[in-house]
Amino acid sequence: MAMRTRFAPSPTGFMHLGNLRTALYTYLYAKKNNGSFILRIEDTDQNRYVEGAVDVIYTTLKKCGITWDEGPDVGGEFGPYIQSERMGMYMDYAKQLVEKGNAYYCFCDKGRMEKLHLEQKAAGKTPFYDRHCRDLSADEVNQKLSQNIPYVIRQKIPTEGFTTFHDEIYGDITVPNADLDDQILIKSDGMPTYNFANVIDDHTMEITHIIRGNEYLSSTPKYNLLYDAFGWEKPKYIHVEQIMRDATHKLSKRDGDAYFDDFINAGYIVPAVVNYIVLLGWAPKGENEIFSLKELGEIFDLDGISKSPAIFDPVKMKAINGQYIRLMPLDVFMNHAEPYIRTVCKRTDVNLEILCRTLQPRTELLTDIPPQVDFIDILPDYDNDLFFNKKMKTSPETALDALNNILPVLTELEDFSETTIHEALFALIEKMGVKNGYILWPLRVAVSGKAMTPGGGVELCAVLGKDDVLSRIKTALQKLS
RNA sequence: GGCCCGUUGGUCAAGCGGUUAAGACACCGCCCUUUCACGGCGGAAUCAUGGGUUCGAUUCCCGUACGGGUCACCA
Repeated sequence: MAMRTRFAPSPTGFMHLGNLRTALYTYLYAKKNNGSFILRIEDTDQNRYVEGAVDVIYTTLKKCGITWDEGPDVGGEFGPYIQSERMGMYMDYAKQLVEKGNAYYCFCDKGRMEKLHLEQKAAGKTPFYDRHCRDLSADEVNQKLSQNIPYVIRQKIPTEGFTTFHDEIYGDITVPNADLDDQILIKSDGMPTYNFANVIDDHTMEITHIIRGNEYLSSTPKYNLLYDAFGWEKPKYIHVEQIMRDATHKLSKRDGDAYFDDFINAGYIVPAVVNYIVLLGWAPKGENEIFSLKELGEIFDLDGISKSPAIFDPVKMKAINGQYIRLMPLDVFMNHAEPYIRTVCKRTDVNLEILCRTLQPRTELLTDIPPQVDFIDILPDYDNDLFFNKKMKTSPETALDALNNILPVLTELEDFSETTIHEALFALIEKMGVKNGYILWPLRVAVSGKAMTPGGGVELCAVLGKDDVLSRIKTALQKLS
């Protein structure tokens, strides 16, 4: 049977990195095995409805390159793919279970449940349904039903014995049935709980492999009991650990940096985020760790998945982002960089190509760019001490000499290009019999007003253009004399 | 607290009874160099802990500690 995997997010309005990673693994696993990847929206909780939230799911996945074979917008033969549109079916399945004796009507109202839980807590016990309605006779049930008393339908869990399930990462896990609560399947509003809808949907959509967060590990026995009650074939389970902020805290929205969009806004580029996220909790076979989504779809495997939580490391993600940026062809980088350059540099007469070439190896995040180009429009007000450089053996005095020699050379340059500037300056260096830095260091300072710049004096001149360079040199000369 | 799961350098991690215990990021040093980067080379740094099993345990078993998950008419 062909593999079918699914990503089933609930529309909250944001894409948490942990969810995105689950989506990635689910997608990649399907790709690796020539299976189908299905997108299903889990919106059974009407109270949580968020406008536009489904679009966030679509656009985020698409940006990342994750495409689905079946889903709400593309259809498929197992639709609908939005849970709220499948409402009719769940009640029928629940009633089937009641008839089989694997579920029962419960008429306990919320007041009684609250009281019960309070008592249990006071007694130091875990809240647990006391199965008050479990053994109601058929007559009693029918009577209450005819009186229109609100009810829920609960799963009838065996009181004894053990349930074992198999997880592809963790192996066999066994739990005592006595620890399993008679969970609610159908809420009093007639809606299924997530736990129930999930099983019904996965089965009716013929999902073969369920990849999901570790938080579902402890409810999996109940799911399997459900599959068994229906006599359905159980899917394979692949549970993946959480992404942590540090050793003891999950990466959460409260940190303000747990959502995909936060990172894009912070200057990360999409494939780098994808690449890093995949690596967080999964390890490839070889030593390379830079992979395109397509490559990942060819090499992704289950035994690279880690059993323990991974701490999210922004420093490493930044480094990977930097690698992606350096790997870009120059024109691609220019497209990414220009909007960031333009936030502080409005001049249109600068040589963007040379600027970007010097910027590219110095950019880890796109947001690194603006502070590096802030000297272009306006020469910063710098101190003459900047002309001191121990290694270059320069000082304001040597700078005065150097710049006095540079000015006529550059003034005479008709073709003011990177190569001609380079040739002219190095000819001067040779003629004067000085070290490169004697000329180049003061030039950098004079044209940029900074000690650290993208590129050196030559590139800077080529970026700024002749007029601006000459005037900046003159400004420096004035400051120095 | 009950139940379940986990624990290799600072972080991500490879390892699956015998290894000099990979690699990446970060860190330190050197080289390259007109700054800062990039790039190159080198370095420091890890098997939570106590018992077993075994000729031999990072690897298998049990306990302990620590951490996580879960115990809703949320998903």
